[in-house]
Amino acid sequence: MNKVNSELSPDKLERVAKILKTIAHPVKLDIMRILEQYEPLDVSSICDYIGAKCEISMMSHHLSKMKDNGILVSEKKGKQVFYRLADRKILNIFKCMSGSDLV
Amino acid sequence: MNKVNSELSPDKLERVAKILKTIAHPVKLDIMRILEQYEPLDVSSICDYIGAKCEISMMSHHLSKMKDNGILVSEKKGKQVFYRLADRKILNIFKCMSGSDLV
DNA sequence: TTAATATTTTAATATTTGTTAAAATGTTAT
DNA sequence: ATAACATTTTAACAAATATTAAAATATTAA
Repeated sequence: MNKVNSELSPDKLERVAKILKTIAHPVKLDIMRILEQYEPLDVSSICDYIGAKCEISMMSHHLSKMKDNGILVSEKKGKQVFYRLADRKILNIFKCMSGSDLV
Repeated sequence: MNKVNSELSPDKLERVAKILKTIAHPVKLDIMRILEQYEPLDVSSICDYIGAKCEISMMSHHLSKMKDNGILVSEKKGKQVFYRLADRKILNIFKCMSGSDLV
């Protein structure tokens, strides 16, 4: 009587919550939409796209958190590290959110 | 050259981030899936559905945060307060997340 | 090998969020 | 008016996250 939907077991809820928590930040969302268009990109380029309010160290923090939580993957090439989306299906969240009246 | 997608202006990103931040919590996601099925529900009933780990005061905190951020609306009837989803389209987020390989 | 570049790591601090318990408010019934 | 019930508010604290700056690492070039 409590099992409403098999897609939503307690640990699936935990995982969804963790992913949402990871991306629920304007800069992190912006990183995603930039990678959507231009991936793969190195850290400095992402910073350039983000513009003004970007410190490279802060960007590195954002990227590594997103990587740790499986949103991004990275590959080192020479002295640069290129990031891309681990699974572009996550981008559906933008259409999903824009579709709701709340945004 | 920075305007990638008109759906994603800086303040839209802010709003999306705020909504995601509001629901990025396992209990809050659970509240949503319970309301999806049984709305409108009063606070105690939501607590009952959530089960074990539910303090009514904690639940009230969750609900009022979700209400403040536009996810829920409420209506008082007698001594109870009934909550429901402000916009059921937000529920798409579950399909959206289940669809990604990350969950 | 030294310098320059790109990125990460660490550490310190500020801010936000989550949680708990107790007190307060508002409503209905006696 | 008092008691019982449902919910909210407040306050206090713990835990998590965000931000900044400086130091450390790794790679390439001179």
